[in-house]
Amino acid sequence: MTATHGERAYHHGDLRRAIVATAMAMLQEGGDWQFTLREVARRAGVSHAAPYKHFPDKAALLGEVALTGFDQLRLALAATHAAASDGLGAEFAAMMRAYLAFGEANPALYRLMFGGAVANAADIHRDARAVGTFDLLVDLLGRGQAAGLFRERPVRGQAAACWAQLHGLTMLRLDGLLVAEKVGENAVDAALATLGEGLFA
Amino acid sequence: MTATHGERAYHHGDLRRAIVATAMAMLQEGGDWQFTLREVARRAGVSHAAPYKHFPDKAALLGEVALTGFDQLRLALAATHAAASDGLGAEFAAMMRAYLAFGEANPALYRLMFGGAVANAADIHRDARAVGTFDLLVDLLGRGQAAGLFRERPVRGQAAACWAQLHGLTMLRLDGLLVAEKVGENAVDAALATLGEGLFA
DNA sequence: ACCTGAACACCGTTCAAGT
DNA sequence: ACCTGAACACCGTTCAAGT
Repeated sequence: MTATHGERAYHHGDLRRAIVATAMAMLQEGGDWQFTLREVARRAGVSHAAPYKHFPDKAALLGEVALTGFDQLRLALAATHAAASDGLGAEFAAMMRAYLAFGEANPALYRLMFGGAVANAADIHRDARAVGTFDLLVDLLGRGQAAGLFRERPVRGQAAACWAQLHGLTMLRLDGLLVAEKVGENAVDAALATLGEGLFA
Repeated sequence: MTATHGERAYHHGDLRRAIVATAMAMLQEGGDWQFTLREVARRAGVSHAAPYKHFPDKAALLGEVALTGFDQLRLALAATHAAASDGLGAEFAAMMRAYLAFGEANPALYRLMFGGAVANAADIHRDARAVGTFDLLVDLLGRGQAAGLFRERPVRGQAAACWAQLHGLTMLRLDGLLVAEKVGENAVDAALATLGEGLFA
C-alpha cells in the first residue's frame, strides 16, 4: 500500500517466480517429482488456469525448475572451488563429495533434472546454466593435468567419465540399489577409489 | 475352436501376459515410458477395468514390466559370457558394450527400470531377476582378479564402479548430454578407457 | 472365474469473460 | 495486463452387474 497508489499488481507482483518457488518447495517435501500443475496453482493461491499466462504448458514449468536446479548444483560445485586451499587433490575430492551431497539432499529435483520429462530435454541441457556445471569439471581436470596430478588424456573424455560415475552413483543410490547387503559397505567410496585409480597419474 | 469344446477361456486365455506384452510393445514404439493403463487395455482389446483383475494398480504393472526388462538385460549380458572365447579382457569389453547397447536399443524400458516410478522400487531391485544382473558383473570381475587381469580390490566395489559408469553413460546419453559438441568425440569410449585404467592391473 | 459399463474424483489445457 | 470459472477430453480406480 505504500507503493505508487494502492495498486497491488493484481496478485502479488511476480506470479511466475512464485510458481517456480512453489514447485521447488513441493519437490523438497514429497520425495516425488510428479507434482501436479493444479496443486502448484492451489498452493500459490491462484486459479489452475493462471500458470498458463506464464508458461505455455506443464513441461515448460518442469524445464524452468530443472534449470533452477542446475543453477543450484553449479553454485554448490563452484563453492568447493572457492573454498579449496589444500591443493588440487583436495579440491577434486571436495567436488565429488559436493555433487553426491547435492543428489542426496535433493532427490526429487535431481530426478527431474535428468528424468527426461522436461520440455525439450535436449534444449534444456544445451542451456548455459546446465553446461556450466559440466565445464566446472572440465576446468578442474584441465588444471589437474597441467599440475601433473592427473594422467594426460583428452580432458573432456575424463570429465565425461567423472560425470557419468557421479551421475550413475547418484541415481543408483536414489533407486536404493547401493544397499550394503548387495554391494558391500561403502560402495560409493569404493567406486570413487576405482575412478581415482583411473584418473591420477 | 479345436480346444476342449468351443470354450475360449472368455478372452484369449492369458490376459495377464497379454497386458505385459502390450505394455512392452508400447514402450518400444513411443520413446516414452509414460504409457497409460487405459491405452494398454484398449490395445489388448479389453475394457479399461480388466487389468485390475491381474494387477492391483498401475505401479504394479510398471514393476512387472521393469522386471521383464531386467530379465532381458541379464540375458543379453549372459550371452556375451557364453560367446566369449578370446579371454577375459575381450569378455569384459563385450559385456560393457552389451550393456550400453541394451540401453540404446530400449530407451523407454531402460528409463522405466531405473526411473523410480515402479511400485516399491526397493523391492523390485532386491528381486533376484534384478540382482542377477549385478551378479554377472561381480562374477566377471572376480574371475578377472583371479587371473591377474584386474587390480585386487574388493570386487563388489569394483562392480559398483563399473555399474555406475555404465548406468551414468547410458542415462546421460539418453538425455542427449553426451553430444560431441559439448563432450568431445567418442565420449563414451573415452570414459570407458578411463574406467579401464582404474581397473586393469 | 473373468470381464464389462457406469461412476467418481482427479488432471492438463482452452477460452470467453471479468477487473 | 493479468487472472477467473466453466468447459472438454482424458486418467486411475472402484464396484455392481453380467456371462
